[in-house]
Amino acid sequence: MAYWLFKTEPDELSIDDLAAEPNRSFLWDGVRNYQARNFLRDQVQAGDLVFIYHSSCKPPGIAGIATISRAAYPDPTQFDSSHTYFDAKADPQSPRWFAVDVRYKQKFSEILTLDKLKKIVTLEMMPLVKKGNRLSVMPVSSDEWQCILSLI
DNA sequence: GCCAACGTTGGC
DNA sequence: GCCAACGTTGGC
Repeated sequence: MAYWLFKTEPDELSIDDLAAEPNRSFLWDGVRNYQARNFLRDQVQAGDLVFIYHSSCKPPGIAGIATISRAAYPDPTQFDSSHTYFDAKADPQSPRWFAVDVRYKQKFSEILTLDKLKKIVTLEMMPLVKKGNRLSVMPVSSDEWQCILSLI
């Protein structure tokens, strides 16, 4: 069982959206970065736990936890020409982009802000806290996971 | 809205 | 294969 952090814009999909339907599996689509794609496709497994990070909002930070309810499968939006995430170069025989399913687990009583996370020495190796980092799917070590839980 | 960081594209 | 131009991310 591994730990992850996924970024999402809460306007698109937030921890509250997940919490509103706690038994539903939500499609985690739209990952269009190869490094993030490789993590999703090759390493994320059903049962893994994920910090849900809200980005492009005020304040940015970790909002809660979800569980991976289905491992990687081809992201259907890449083949949908009416969709924002459509990719004309994606081939159904050899999909380029992958999605997973997630299910609600926990909402934090308050957002664990990026500002706060940046001040924690144990977390300084996380891509999340590094300037200019744009990785939207990243692994979290067991130490980092425990450290973040202790901050709630 | 600005802009730094950085990933992708495409001409050569 | 290089690299300039361009587009996107995401904090501020």
